[in-house]
Amino acid sequence: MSETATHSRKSKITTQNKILNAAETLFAREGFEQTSLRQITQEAGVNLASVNYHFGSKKALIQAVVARYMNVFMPALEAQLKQLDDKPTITSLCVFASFKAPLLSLTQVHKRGTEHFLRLLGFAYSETQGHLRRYTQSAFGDVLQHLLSLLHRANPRLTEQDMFWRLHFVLGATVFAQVSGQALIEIAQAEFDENADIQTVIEHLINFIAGGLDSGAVG
Amino acid sequence: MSETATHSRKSKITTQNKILNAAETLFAREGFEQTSLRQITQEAGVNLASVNYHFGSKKALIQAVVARYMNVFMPALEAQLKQLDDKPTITSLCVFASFKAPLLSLTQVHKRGTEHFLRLLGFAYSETQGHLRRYTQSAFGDVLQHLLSLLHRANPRLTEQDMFWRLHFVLGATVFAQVSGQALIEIAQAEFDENADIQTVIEHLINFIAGGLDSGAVG
DNA sequence: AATTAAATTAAACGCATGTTTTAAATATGT
DNA sequence: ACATATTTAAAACATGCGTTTAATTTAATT
Repeated sequence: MSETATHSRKSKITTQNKILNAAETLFAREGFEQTSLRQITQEAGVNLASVNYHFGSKKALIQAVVARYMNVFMPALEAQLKQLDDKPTITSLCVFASFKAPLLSLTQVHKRGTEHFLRLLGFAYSETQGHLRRYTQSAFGDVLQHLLSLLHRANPRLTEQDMFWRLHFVLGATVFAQVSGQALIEIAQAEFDENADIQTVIEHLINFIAGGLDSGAVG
Repeated sequence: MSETATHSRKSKITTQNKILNAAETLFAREGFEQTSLRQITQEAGVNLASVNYHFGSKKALIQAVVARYMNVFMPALEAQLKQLDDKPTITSLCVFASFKAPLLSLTQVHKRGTEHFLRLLGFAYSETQGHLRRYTQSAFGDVLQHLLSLLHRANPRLTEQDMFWRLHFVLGATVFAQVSGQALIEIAQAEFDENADIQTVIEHLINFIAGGLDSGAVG
């Protein structure tokens, strides 16, 4: 009988993983600062002190939770972006569309991985988790640079200034959509679209940001 | 000699106003939850207990700070929107452009009123200050309804669903732009635009969100 | 001027947080 | 099997928070 009979091959149910899983769920639901170590350890069924024993600090735990997703998402995104390099012409829409597959692949980390990752990202920006920004930049800066250059190829008429501002607006809309996303999905379900889910949000968001990015320059 | 010789007519330097001013500056810089009453009272040069004495609670203080701006901004916006009612055709861009004057008029509240107001708004949404959302909806819901109907006039081809999602993305981009705004302005100044300021952000933002709102519908 | 009300002050309260400590239990390696 | 790390456990620690209390000072009223 293989070892996978009782539990999946990777991610044994060690104390560390119990903490990571509980922390991820709570962080994604409530945010980093709003979630206490006591909530996490209670949810995980482990002792309070074990967080500091295994991870050193709450900040390091946050980083470990985010890293688990980044390590899956970023290589997947890079693979998608590479396919665009050879295309003769590209649009903003198809650049952003290359986020879809990597985002949906995150279900391999967690059943609700896509939603969790985006919300974690949202909280990382809306709360001031500067250490996360630094970590992402240093670990995956090359992928982000690749993304930037593709967007510039897609919109060569935009000035450097326009591109700078719009990229950050894109980030803002994305982040906000996810932090407020669940609430919006529930409203949408009740009001006009009972099938609304996280993918619905992604579809609408990609159209919105592509349109915003391609909008006329500031006159 | 008039009473305005030594100090302006309204807003005498009472303890309450000292608290309001200090709180506004700190809230706008750090956010609501990140700012403690001890910081505020120290900055204002008043006793810690005077916040609870004059305002009742921190939550009530937050509301008072935001209300001081809402009471200026919302009527100014309503006046702008009214002018669009008679126009035969309107665009998303001109709807959003009607935010400019009301936003810039906020300098009458504080020298950096525009920036403060937008950042306060940003924190109100990115932190979970539900009571602020409720207050705004109940006090100025009619203005927001007016805005919504104008946007629908500008984009009748958009479905109710498209409009729902995009309006929230607009809000997200706006909020984020302001919360991260000062950092972005400083980067822009150093990198490529030494004259970048809050108005630069607003100009770019309005173009972006108008473009995003007018983008092709989800197919 | 005396009395009453309002405002300010300093101190403490109750609570929740992240972290550290000390000791017991468990697993590991020889 | 024993000795040695490694891991868990309960409790306390230090800090910061919003709020409250009780006493004092200032202002207003009669």
